[in-house]
Formats: sequence, C-alpha cells, structure tokens
Amino acid sequence: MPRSLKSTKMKLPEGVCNCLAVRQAARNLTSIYDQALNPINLRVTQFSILYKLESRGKIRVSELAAILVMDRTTLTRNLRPLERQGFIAHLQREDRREHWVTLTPAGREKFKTAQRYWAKAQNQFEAAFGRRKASHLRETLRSVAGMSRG
Amino acid sequence: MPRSLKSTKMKLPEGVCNCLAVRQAARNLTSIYDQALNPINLRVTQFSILYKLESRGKIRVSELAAILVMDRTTLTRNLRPLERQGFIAHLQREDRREHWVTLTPAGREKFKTAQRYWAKAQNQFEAAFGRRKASHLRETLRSVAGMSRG
DNA sequence: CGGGAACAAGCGTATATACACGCTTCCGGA
DNA sequence: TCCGGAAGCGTGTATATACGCTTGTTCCCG
Repeated sequence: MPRSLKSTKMKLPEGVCNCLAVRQAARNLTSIYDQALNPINLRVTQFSILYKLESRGKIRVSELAAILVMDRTTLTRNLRPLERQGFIAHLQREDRREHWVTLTPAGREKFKTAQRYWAKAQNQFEAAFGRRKASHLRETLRSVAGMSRG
Repeated sequence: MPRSLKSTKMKLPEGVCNCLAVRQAARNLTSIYDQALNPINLRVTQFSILYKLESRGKIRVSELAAILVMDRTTLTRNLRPLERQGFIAHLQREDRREHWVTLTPAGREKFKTAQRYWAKAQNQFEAAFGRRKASHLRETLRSVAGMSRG
C-alpha cells in the first residue's frame, strides 16, 4: 500500500485498481469475440469450453473447471446450453461420483466451424494491438490466472 | 492469422486466445478482490461503481457506463443492489430523459470503509506480482479497454 | 406547430459467475 | 461389517453481463 494512503486522507487515485483494469479489458475483448462468433450463435465462453474439450478428449467437470480457471459450479451451468444443443455429452464412469464430459460429433463440427469466426476476432484485435504485444500480454495474464487464490 | 492455420489442418494451439487469457485473469483477480470485500458484503464491481461515483459526484447512467467500460443496461442492473441498500440515489434533471446518479452519505461512508478492504486485496496481489509489473499491466490493459469495438 | 428523427434509459431474455449448502458415493479403520 | 469422513457434483440464490426491443422525451425542420 502506498504510504500516501496509509497516513493521509488523500483520495484513492484513478486507475490503480488491478481488478477493475482487467475486468474492463475482459469486457471489451469479450465484446469483440462474441460479436465475431454471433453469426454461428456461439459465445466466447462456450468456444473456450469446446476448445479445451477438443484437445483433452474426455475429462471430469472439476478438472475442466480448473483448466479454464473457472468455478466448478459455473462450469456446470455453462455446460447446459452446449449439452442442450447437442455439442457435448455426459459419460458415467466406474466411480459414480464422477461426471465426465466429451464433445459429440456435432460438437467437433461446431468447433471446427467456430475456429474461423474466432480467428476473425483474434486477427481484428491483434492487427490493432500488435501480435508481439498480444503474445506478451497473454503470457503476463497467464501468470495472473495461475496465481494462488489462498 | 498464422499461415499455419490458413493452409493446413493443424490444430489450434493452446493458449493463443487473448480473450480467454484476459477472462481467466479477470476471474482470478475478481475472486481475490471479492473475498477481501466479503466481510462488508460488497463486490468489486460494486466497489468500482462507488469508486467512480465518489470522484465524479453526480453523473448520467450512460456516461458512467462508458467510463466503466460497461454496457449501459448492465450498469442499470448493477445499480439496483446499491440503490436498494441506500448507497446511491437517482436524481431527476431538467431533461427528463436523463437519469443522474450520485452517492448518498451512506454510500460515501461505505466507500470510505471499503477502501481499506480493497487495499488488502490490492496489496495481496501486488506483493505477489510486483508493483512495477502491476502498474505496467494496468497500463496495457487500459489500452485494451480503450480500443474501439467497431 | 406538427411530426418524425434523435436521444436517454429501462425491460425481456439468455448466459456467466460463484458462494453456501446438500446429496450421493467411496473408502478406510474400528 | 459398519460408519464417519472425504471426494465429487448439483442446486438455491444473488449478482454480472449484454443484445434486441420498447418507452418516454426532446429537438429540429418544414
């Protein structure tokens, strides 16, 4: 904490909140990607789920949530629209506590199509922001996402 | 778009989506700040609204939404819990299309208290991440948040 | 001065987020 | 065997997010 805030009645300066900064950036980027994915009725959150499922095959809900840096119960609800549309399926395993999810053939096809629309947003952003800068930013954000939430 | 994705059937590599990266970081940081603000029953989104209102005095809903890089209708709904708890008030102006919002005395008091809890999260993050790195990250994120969404 | 354009804001709907809690299942020790 | 704790998930509730549409108001021009 800056000394100025510890011992004075100085107002909190503008633009110092890390959380607000990253949330604003997230809202703006989400808007760009969601608009690009809108023609195929998909959101970037859903795209990211298909994305991870495509590379992981089948996976437990909790494990997928950890990979996505998402609360488990949030993922549970985010899976619903995808399941309703037939893009993912649940699998029962030996341990009946565990629920495994996987892409359906329709889900794989959807993801294949979605990649092209995702790429438009990715390009639109990186063309304006710079590819090297974007790559560096992602690296920084990964370290933020990976920090412990003790 | 990388040439490799244009002309081959190469799979989309992991960790290249800027939107996913920033959303994961946002979820993680939000968790840290929300936990710090939890003892006083406030969320970081609400804190950011009080924060901007405190420095701006009274302001139109649309203008506040623009400052927060938030959809206008989102802000409308986010104002509800704060209004219900008596932290903000609506003001009718000459132009009856416009709705102005401002902090109530209770709201100013709440923000004053909240700053201390916010500071714990801010410190916790910056102690682990580095103050200089955090400052640089915020600057980068501001440019992302400020990009046009055309 | 009348009426349409432009402006400001809320509502309907759907998804996104996560804490607190409860349920089912599994496992290991008494 | 049995039972209590732990593991894995879903649900209830509340807030967060934003697109499309509607409503109410003002402005401006013919």
